Amino acid sequence: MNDLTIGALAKSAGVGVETVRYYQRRGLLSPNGARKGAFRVYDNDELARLRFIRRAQSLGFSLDEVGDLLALDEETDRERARAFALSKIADVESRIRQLEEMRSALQGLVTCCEHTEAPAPCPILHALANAAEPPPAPRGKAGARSARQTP
Amino acid sequence: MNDLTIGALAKSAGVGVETVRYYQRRGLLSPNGARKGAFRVYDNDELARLRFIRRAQSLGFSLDEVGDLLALDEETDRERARAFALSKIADVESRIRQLEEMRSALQGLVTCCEHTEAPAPCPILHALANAAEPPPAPRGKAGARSARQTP
DNA sequence: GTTGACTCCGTACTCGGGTACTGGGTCTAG
DNA sequence: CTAGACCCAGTACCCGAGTACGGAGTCAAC
Repeated sequence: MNDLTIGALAKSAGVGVETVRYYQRRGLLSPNGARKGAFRVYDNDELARLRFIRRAQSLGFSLDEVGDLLALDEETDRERARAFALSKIADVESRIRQLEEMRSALQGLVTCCEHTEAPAPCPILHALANAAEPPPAPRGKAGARSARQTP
Repeated sequence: MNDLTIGALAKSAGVGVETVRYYQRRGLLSPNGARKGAFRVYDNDELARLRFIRRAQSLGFSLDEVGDLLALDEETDRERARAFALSKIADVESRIRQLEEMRSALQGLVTCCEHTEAPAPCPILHALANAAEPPPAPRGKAGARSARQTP
């Protein structure tokens, strides 16, 4: 009855086999379960759990947080789940604010560039080289590598 | 005249000594320069360069990109610098959009939670467990570890 | 009865931006 | 002259979320 091998499970959830194993190592999915012969088989509950993980992740939860989320009880932990979501919203909002600051600083440089006559030295590089303020700590870990598309 | 040891340089720019060395390894700062006895000394130009790096970083450029930026010539590369800034703006904006999507999804869950009567199972966990759509690939690498504050 | 696709398990590597540690050498103030 | 603070060079390690690889076992189809 709807037994999936790890490969079929992974495919149904749109992830790679290695990812499933990785989640098992992280304790998000159980590595021990039903076996058919030598191979582990997975049921629909495990598929649902795997999908849960991916959905929560796409909402900005880290895998550690997903673990906490999975430990909550749908019946008795409403408060906690809501608090969790609210704090994640605050989190996301503060990241948005940081990015907006970056954007407007960059915008300012570009605008300034557009209002300078041709044979002058580049105002952008110039501004970067001699900014007025003491250099702020870097903020937006620029690498936000776009999500994996099950490559 | 105004010779700084690596420690003084680092302090003036608000970074750690190890960070300066790291930038040297990455080729953003030159590891060979004037020496006073056994110790390398740095001048104001190198301090300016180091500050440039941090400023560019705070605008969302990666260290690789900072390297490209440093290779531009203030006199002759205005076009390139502007194009660089514009593409970085596009980049930042797309990250903002992703985060806004996350926020509204989370917002939706919380709102739904507020409109549900007390003894029902948690609608947030429930939604996570049985969402309508196939799970999208994760987007916003949730870890946005808050920027280093020269610890 | 063999081919080819899949699974198991373990370890190691990736990326970006650093931090930490080790075992020296050197410089400077008291 | 010695203590303590600083520097040098190299290597190893951290985080988060996977990806890659290798050798061996297994399963289904032809």
